[in-house]
Amino acid sequence: MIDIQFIRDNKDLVKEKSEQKGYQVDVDRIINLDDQIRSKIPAMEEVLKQRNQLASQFSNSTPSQEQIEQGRSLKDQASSMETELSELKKQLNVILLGVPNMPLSMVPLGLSEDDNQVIKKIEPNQLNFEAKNHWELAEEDSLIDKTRATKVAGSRFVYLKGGLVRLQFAIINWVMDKLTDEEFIKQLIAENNLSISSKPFVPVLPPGIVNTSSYHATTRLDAEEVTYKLADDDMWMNASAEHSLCNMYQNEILPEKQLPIRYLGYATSYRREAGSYGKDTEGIIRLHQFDKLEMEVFSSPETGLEEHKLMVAIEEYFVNALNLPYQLLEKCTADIGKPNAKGMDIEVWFPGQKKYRETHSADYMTDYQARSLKTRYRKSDNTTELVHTNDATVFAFSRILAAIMENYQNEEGEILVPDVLKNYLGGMEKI
RNA sequence: GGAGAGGUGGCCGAGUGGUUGAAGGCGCUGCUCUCGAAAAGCAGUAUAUCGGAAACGGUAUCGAGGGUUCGAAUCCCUCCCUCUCCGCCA
Repeated sequence: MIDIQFIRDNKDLVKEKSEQKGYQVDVDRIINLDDQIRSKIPAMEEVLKQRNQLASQFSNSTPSQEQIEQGRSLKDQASSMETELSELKKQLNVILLGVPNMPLSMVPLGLSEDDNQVIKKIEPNQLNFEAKNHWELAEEDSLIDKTRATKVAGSRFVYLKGGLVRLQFAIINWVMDKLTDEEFIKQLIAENNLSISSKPFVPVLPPGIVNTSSYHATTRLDAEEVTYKLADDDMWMNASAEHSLCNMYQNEILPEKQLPIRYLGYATSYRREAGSYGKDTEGIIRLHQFDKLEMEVFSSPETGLEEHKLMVAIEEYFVNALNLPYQLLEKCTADIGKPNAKGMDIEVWFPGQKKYRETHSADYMTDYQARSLKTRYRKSDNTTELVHTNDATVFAFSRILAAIMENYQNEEGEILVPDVLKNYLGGMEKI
């Protein structure tokens, strides 16, 4: 959620920046409602004060009939004022939740994802044979069995098998090794001229199902078209580890020295993919279920942007280490998503499909999520401030497995093991 | 799923209708004492919001929401959560 005070102070800016993201915001309505609320509060508090004063007289005596009547009427006044107020607050809240986070000034303007800016592009090597799609490479049912998964669960589910599964676990272990190594983090920070803590990431296996309020707290992926809701319980299945990581510290005030908090979450994500009928029906690019290694960071406002840059650097490190051709995109205002102030995507080259496809995304939410979650930290001067949150993919599984399959295929249709992973696969050469 | 107990400040814990925003202890901060430390003593130590330059003051908050009452941490209702026993289970 955005700061109401910020809206009051920057009416035109809020309107303009929201429009840049494709949101129409009725700023005047917001200010009007807020004015009404502000003007009604002192009057109500005055009535409450009188009520408290009256009541406190009778610690050792009994009130007269007249005083009882007076107290009763004060109570009625207060409660009708309160009803009115809470109605206004409810209205304001609904509108306020619709206001997106403000994009940082460095975010390029745009109307759709087509306006995302390519920051860096690594061209793929020319192959001297016709590259296959990953589902063609999966030959028969040895690596991917979709037919039987469809029989058992439905479309967009798969049985992943054999070498692909070993590959996934190898990657998990490799990532765990790197991101929990302080020296590695320190080195990346130095290479990217950042000046933030070298604290390593803490691996987390978060809950896979969250309650409704936590589910809405991400303000991303919190729509019924995206997420599965359990029929008999007030619970939602994670569409991303973010659903259960970003809200860990809701209603908490963290000691400053605890920041930054860096988590490496591993979770299975479930998505309904309603509205994407017919898209990517082949292969394992778009499934209802996939595993994901994800970073979630809570930091001070001062370091939030550098944390974002670190996470992008981490993403690039891993993609580079796998030798995957990719392009790095600065997402434009229309594509960064409601809670984001800035966002970057990585698209990896899929030679079988002859295009770059989104595999990673890094999102910087500033204090937008923290405000509704009331996640704060206590500063050295004893005041509290909202934390900044960052969220980024390390690897989204089925998709990165598909990318490796297509990029590591040879003319014989075999899939070779990337060098960095050989140690994690007991020297295995082919998948 | 069945039966029972309980949710109070950073932590422990008192408090069953009236100066209780909350005793007491621990922790933490400052001061005194000390060469220094410990111990001891003294003082301070929740959050949000409004007013105020500040001092300070108002309001709200004792799991959440609603109700009873002149007055609620204390009584009633609903929900959430935790714990114990039984059942089930990796």
